[in-house]
Parts: sequence; structure tokens; C-alpha cells
Amino acid sequence: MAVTRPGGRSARVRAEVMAATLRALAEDGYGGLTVDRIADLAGVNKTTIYRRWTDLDGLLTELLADLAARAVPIPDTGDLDLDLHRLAGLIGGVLTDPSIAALVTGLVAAATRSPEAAATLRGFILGRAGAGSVVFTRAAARGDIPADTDPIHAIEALVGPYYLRLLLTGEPLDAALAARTATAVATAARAGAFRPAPSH
Amino acid sequence: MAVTRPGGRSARVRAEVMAATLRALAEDGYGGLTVDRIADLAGVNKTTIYRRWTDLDGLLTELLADLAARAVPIPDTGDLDLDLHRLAGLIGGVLTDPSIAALVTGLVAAATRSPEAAATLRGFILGRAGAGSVVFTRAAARGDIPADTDPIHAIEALVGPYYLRLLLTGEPLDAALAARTATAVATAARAGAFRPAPSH
Amino acid sequence: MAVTRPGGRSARVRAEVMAATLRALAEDGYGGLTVDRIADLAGVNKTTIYRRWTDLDGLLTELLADLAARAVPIPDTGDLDLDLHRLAGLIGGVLTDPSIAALVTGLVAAATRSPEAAATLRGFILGRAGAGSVVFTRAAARGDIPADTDPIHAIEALVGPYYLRLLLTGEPLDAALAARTATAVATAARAGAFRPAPSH
Amino acid sequence: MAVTRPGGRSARVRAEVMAATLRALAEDGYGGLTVDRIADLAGVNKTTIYRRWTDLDGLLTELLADLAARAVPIPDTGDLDLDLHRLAGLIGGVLTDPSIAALVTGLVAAATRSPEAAATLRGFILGRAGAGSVVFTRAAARGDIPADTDPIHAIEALVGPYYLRLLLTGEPLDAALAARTATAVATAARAGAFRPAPSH
DNA sequence: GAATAAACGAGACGGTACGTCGCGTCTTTAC
DNA sequence: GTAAAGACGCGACGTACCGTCTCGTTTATTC
Repeated sequence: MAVTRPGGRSARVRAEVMAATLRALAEDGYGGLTVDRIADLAGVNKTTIYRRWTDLDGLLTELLADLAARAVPIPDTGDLDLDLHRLAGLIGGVLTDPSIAALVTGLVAAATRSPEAAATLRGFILGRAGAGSVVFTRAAARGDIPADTDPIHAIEALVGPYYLRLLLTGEPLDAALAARTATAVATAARAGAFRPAPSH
Repeated sequence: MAVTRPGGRSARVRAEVMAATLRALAEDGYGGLTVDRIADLAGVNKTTIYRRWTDLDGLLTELLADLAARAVPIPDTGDLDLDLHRLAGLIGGVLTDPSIAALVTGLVAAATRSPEAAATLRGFILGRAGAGSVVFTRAAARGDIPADTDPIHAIEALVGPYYLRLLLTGEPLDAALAARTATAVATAARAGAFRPAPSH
Repeated sequence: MAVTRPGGRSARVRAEVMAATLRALAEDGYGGLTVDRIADLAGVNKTTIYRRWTDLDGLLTELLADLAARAVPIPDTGDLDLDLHRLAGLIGGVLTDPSIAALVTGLVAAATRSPEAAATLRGFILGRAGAGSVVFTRAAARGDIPADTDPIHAIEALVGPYYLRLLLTGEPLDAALAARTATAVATAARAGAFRPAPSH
Repeated sequence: MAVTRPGGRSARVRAEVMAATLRALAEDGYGGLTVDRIADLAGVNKTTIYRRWTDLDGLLTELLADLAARAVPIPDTGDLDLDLHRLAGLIGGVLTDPSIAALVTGLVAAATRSPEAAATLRGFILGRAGAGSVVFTRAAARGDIPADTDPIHAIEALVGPYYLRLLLTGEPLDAALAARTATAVATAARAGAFRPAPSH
């Protein structure tokens, strides 16, 4: 994706800016995030940042896109309960990183103004959801849950409480949450709650 | 909190400003929200707004507090599944209102900078959760779910997916979501997934 | 011309900015003139300057317009030679002021970009020329020079060498220049060199 | 001054850059003059320009120096009036060229910042004045004007009105100006107005 | 005719100043 | 006595152009 050689000055600058942005996010959060400050932290001039990214939102967008490209190991223990428990723990671990927490929060704000940011955010979440949803696909293949379980819907139920706490209530993303949510989703999945035509 | 009589000029101005803010939020979203614009829409001078609220965030905070004060009818049909289904529908209805959607999104951003905004947001969500959680309390009283079910945790599972979609993926808060989520939570609750000491 | 009351804050700010500009011009000349520096010297914020003047050029333009409004005493001794000598001395005195020298130089540069600046500059010079030209009108009335002498043309001959030195050669605008130029112009005027139809 | 042979690439590039600068000056004037634009017009990279000239002002300085090196035919008709008339016409012709007009104007601005530019400008004007002043030397040799006439002073009187119009009032440098100024200066010179010790 | 030094092309970068936007404060006037 | 009107301080934004730097490529000279 990089138009310049990986070892060149451009690549180095790009990496430094993105690292500095993460650092700034971790320290001050999304509010208090400033292009000048990022430039300072990166040891780079402000104009350089504007030459490469249209916007602060653009920078955050690319940062998240970078994050999205990173592969996450999806648990595969042969047991849905255990898989979900571990998956929930992974999610909690990632979102506990202050940089990432601030980055996600920032993109929620950025999505208010920029469709690109909104698209990236959506893409990130859905991409992760898609990756994680294989635990349901596998469980269905094993016959642990109904074959017509919608894995994306099921993942929403697992992830929803995490973002609720991260973005709104500020409560901890701890092991208790992981345990409870994993159990709830596994139970519901087994009972067929995530089949396309819900029983009512 | 209001120091003036409800019918006076002050009260009228206050109402007009808050209405104008909601209108501006609905039209332009949180980005593109401007104090001058609100003042224009309200037919009021900017100074007047600052006399009454410390901040733009303060205004939003109070707006949300107002919203929180509005009573919501908590369903009480005697059936947990039905109660949850209706409750989910209510939540979806409220968050579908563009003003409220923008307001919540905006406060997520504001919470980045202002602890007051964060506290208000947290209070709003937890307040609503507390109100809604009585459906679990009643179900427990009826013996439909374990007596030691944590109602707040259960509500989190119901509400989480809604905010996930509102803030992150942008997918619709429709009837299908209500049905699925209600069923899942009811199932999990009956199975004891929201008891304090999760089975493991 | 001021739209605000003379004693108000606006008027005070305006005066301080213009004084600061003159000071900055005197110290650093037109090169090295900066809006930020003017703002600092004036104890005023940069935005305030931009609110009131479109441009640095605009500020200089108004400064010169102010200068143009100031009346200059035109000598009237009854003797053309003496009048011109004194007039030349006055011109030299004004243009020796470093602020004014820098201001004129700056407007020459500004006129490159801004038609307004060009018009103001032209207006200033022609206005001054018009005022000074009465010495020729009076001399003509006395019969000292031909009745059809063009006073503006004659003034150009007096003033030209001053701006030549000010803007181009940097040589001093001293008494010797005054004496020589006054004598030359007076001589030429008496000989009818500034009559519309030149003898050839 | 050129370190390379006249036919080489360097010489070609140098010529193209200087021509492009003149073209850019003629089109946009001194304001709106950009190194990038010159480079584009010259079909040359910006770096090349900076390799050869320290500065934009430096380029202009050299451009004017080039101009100054060009010989101008000084009229020598045996008649002071006629010589001056023709000389004035030549001056008017040169300064009417938009490139040269913009160049001179630009250097007035550049002289504000750069002493080199100021020196070049001064050198150019004084050089030209020196060359032109021979008409007075010759006239003095013929006995047409006093032997102790200061030729430089006399030339100032001739040239002054031209730059006054060029830089300040913008009025035309036409034949009428030439006629009038030539006559005036000739008259004054014959009357001894440009002798070192002015009569007073 | 290859080797080698000099100049050029391309493009990112540091830096200064610019001019703008929106927030929140303050003063002055009017109702 | 409260609100309108509007200027102001302030911080950050995003831009323009300057002059510098690096790296590869071309050109011209030299052996």
C-alpha cells in the first residue's frame, strides 16, 4: 500500500507520526489531541502531517485501518463456552489499551463529521466480528448450536456490552464481564436465539 | 435547579435554546454544532446561552439530563419475554430519533474532554438501565428467573447491541434486532447466566 | 469614518494597532513586518487585526490614508524660489521619518498585489501634489511664471528626485537636494517648461 | 562570473531560468512570483534554481545586473535639448516593458529585506545615471551649460519623474512627459541650477 | 569507449507566516 | 435588571511558499 520504499524517509516519518498519535491518544485521550502535539511528539513538522493526511480524522482512520489489518488469533478449543470466554477476554484486553480505547472513541466522534471515518469504523468492527464469528460456525458444524444460527448476530451480543462500557458507562472490561457475557451468549446460541426467524 | 419561575422569560428562553439545540443536532449532527448557530435558531443572543450554561458540553449535558428525567413506561405484562421484547422496541424507538442519536454520539465525544459530560452520560445510561431492570426483578419475584440474577448485568446484555449499532456499525435498530436480543437475553436469564458467580 | 464611537474600545484598539504598525515599520522596515509582531506590539490579538482589516496591505493602506488626511502647511512667502525651497524641505522632512519611509516602500510592494493599495498610494501622492501645487498657482497669479503652467507637472519635477532617492538609490534627502531641486524647478517654471504645449 | 563554458547545459539552464523569470514577472508582477512557478516555466527543477542562486531576491538581483550590463546608446546630437529628449524617450521605453517595470518594483520590495538587493538596485540606477550623464559632460564641453554642472544631479532631475510615475502614481511614461522633463532639465542646466554650490 | 565527476530531476521535509474558525469573555447599549 | 449586539482574547486549524535535503538519473568530460 505504501507508495514509497519501506526503508525510506517517508516510511520512517509515517511510522513515527502514527506511533506519536497513539502515544498522544494514550496520554490525553481524543479530546486534547492536537496536530501540533502529534507533530512535536513525532519530531516532525506539522505541515508534513498535512501533506500526508487530509485531516486529523484521516490520520485516525488510517490508524484504525492499520489496526484492522493486524490478525487476531481466534480461539478454537472445540468448546463453544470456552471459545467465547477466551474471545471475550481478548476483546477486553484489546479495548483496555488506552490508545485503542481513545482511538475508538475518537473515531466515533470523527464519524460524526467524516463518512470515511464512519466507513472505516464500521469496517473495523464488522471485520473483527466476521473473524470472531467463526467460533459459532465451528460450533454449528459440531452440532453444538443450531445449524442456521446467524454468527454475526451472535457476535453482536457478545461485543455489545464491551462497547457499551467502553463508550458510555466507563465500567471496567474485566474478567467478570467476560465470564458473564460468554455464558449468556453461549446459552442463548444453544437455545437457538440467533436463528434468523426468532421464535415469538 | 431552575432558579426562575417556569412561566417567566428565563424559562421561555431556556426552552427555546434547548429545542434549538435538538433541532441543530438533528440537522447537522454533533459535528457542525455551533453555539452561534444554536443562538440563531433559538432567536437568542449567544451571550444569553453562556449566562445560563457554562459550556456547550454543559448544554448537551443538561439536555441529556432532561431526557433522563422523562419517565419511560416500563412494560409489565407478567411475561419476561414479552417485557423484554417491548422494552427493546422502546429503546430502539428512542435511539432512532436523530436528535437523540446525535446527542448521545456528541456526548461520547464530549466525555473525552469533560468529566461532567462523562458523568452525565454514565448517569443517563445507568439510570435508564436501573429503570428497565425492574423487568428482571419482577421476573425473579415471579420465579421465572433465578432470584440472584443481577438485573443490571442482564440489561447490559439487552442494551449493548443497540449502542454497538448506533455508535459503531450504523446498522438499523429494527424489530429484528429487538426480537433477537430479547429472546437471547430472556433465554440466558432463565439459564442463570446473569447470576453473580458465573458457572464455570 | 469610524463606525464606532471615538472613545470606545474599538477606537482604542484601532489606534493602538496603527501606532504599533508604525513602530514596527520604523524598527524593521517593510520586510520583517508581521501581523503577529504588530499584534504583539499593540497588545492585541492577531485575530482582532484580521477582523478589522482584510490584510496587512489593507492596514498599510489605511495607515497611508490616515497620513494623507493630515494637513500640511503649504509655504506662501510671495516668492516662488523660497516657497519651493521650503516645500522641498518639508517633503524631505516627512520622507526622512523611518516609519513613513518604510510605509511608502511597503505600499509600493503592496501595490504589486492589491489594486486598493495602488489606488491609495496614487491618491496619497496626487493629493499631496495637488496641495503643494498651489505654490505654482500663486506664482502664476503673481505673474512670476507663465499663466498656463501646469502645476501638477511642475510638482512632479520637484518631488521626483525625492522618491528616486528614497526608493532606489538610498541617497540622503538633505538640504542640498532641496536647494538644487527647488532652484531647478523654479528656473524651469519661469522659462515656461511646464506649459501644456512644450516648445520644440 | 560563470564557472561553466557558455555553450554547456549550465549556461542553457541559466538562460532559461532568467527568461522564465522575466516572463513570470510580466504576467503576474512581483506579487505572485513563485520559485515553483519559475521552475515550471523554465522547464527546470526548483532545486536547480537554488543550486545556482541563493535566493529569489538573488535571482532578481542578477537579472537586474544582467540588464545593467546591456549597453544603452547614449544620444549625442550636439544639442542638449535634443539629447535629453531622446534620452528621456529611451528611459520611458525601457521602463514601459512590463517585465522591467515589475522587476524594478520587485527589487524595491526586495531591498526592504536584502541589502544585496538594495545594493544592486542602487548600482543599477547609479550606473545608468552615470552613463546618461555624459550628455551633460558633453554639453559642458561645448559650453552650452556651466562647466561645473554636476551631471549626476542633473540626471536625477530627468529620471526622478519617471520613477515617480512608475512606482507611485502609475501615470503613463509617454512622449509628453519626455518633452516636458527634457525641456525643464535643459533649461535648469543652462541656468546653472545643477552647479555644486547653489545660489541662495 | 568506458570511467567518473558534475549537474539535474523528483519529491519529501523543516520552518515561518498566513488567514480562518469557533469558543467563551467582556463591554456597551437598549428595552 | 436582563438581554441584545458585537468586539475581543485565545487556541487550533489548514495552507502557501520558502529554502534544504536525499537519492537516483542524466550528461559531459577525461583517461
